[in-house]
Amino acid sequence: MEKTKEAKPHTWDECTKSILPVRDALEVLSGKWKLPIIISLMFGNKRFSQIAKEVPGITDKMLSKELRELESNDLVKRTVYDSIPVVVEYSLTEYGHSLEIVIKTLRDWGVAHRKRMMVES
Amino acid sequence: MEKTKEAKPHTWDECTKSILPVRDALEVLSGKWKLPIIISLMFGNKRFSQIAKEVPGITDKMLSKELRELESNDLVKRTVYDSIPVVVEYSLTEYGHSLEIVIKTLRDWGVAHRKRMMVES
DNA sequence: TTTTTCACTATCCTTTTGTATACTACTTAC
DNA sequence: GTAAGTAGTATACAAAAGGATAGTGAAAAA
Repeated sequence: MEKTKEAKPHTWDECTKSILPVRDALEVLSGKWKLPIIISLMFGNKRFSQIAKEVPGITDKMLSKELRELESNDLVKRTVYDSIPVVVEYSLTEYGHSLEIVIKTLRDWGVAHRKRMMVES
Repeated sequence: MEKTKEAKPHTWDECTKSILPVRDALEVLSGKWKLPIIISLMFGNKRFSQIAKEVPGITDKMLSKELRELESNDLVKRTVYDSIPVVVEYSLTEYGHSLEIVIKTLRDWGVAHRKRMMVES
């Protein structure tokens, strides 16, 4: 009964079935800093200034903003210890750790990509 | 001979060994549109307006810009057929196809993520 | 003859992202 | 007393990304 003019089989629906979940993932992980921060936390719980040292180039403002977003998406946990100078520790949640395979895949591709760039130059 | 004050073992070098390749990958793939465009081309070679239809929400301007960038990174190939109305076909290069596993991993995570969001709401 | 298709480009605008610099308030070390 | 480390926030600004709308020129369809 529909009047949509489709004469030939289209890849449209299979295509959006891939695009939509990828967009969901990108919404949470997009930007220059979120994955590097998560990687840094994969090597252990860290304090604010430690992360700042391990993620090259990030400013305090960006780190603060990105950590807040990651926390609100339940990827990172923020724990405050009211010790003599207050200490704040960031850690990956279990859900955050589920990104390990995504990061490994991306890192492997990045390594191959860099190798390729070197050969070209 | 170096005066850098490092008393305890640091995760710094292992950490940057992961961060740098991931940044290399992000540089090529970052933004809202590049991966969706690549996904669309994984389902077959397409013309400009076909891609525009399959990637929901993209404008001509963005599509044009992103295709140029993907082409300059050797992920996408642009072929002009000088037929009666000129036809331009876009296809993935072999290198572009090497992103299949990255996209699959990201899509799987995105599917799980969406499922998780639904439960929460 | 007007509209549509094709593959874009041009212009203007808003939003997001990122940078730089300074500042808070407390404590320990020199 | 001064500096450095703790975890950030405030302000101002620049740059990049993205969105909305319109236009191009040729040909084919209505």
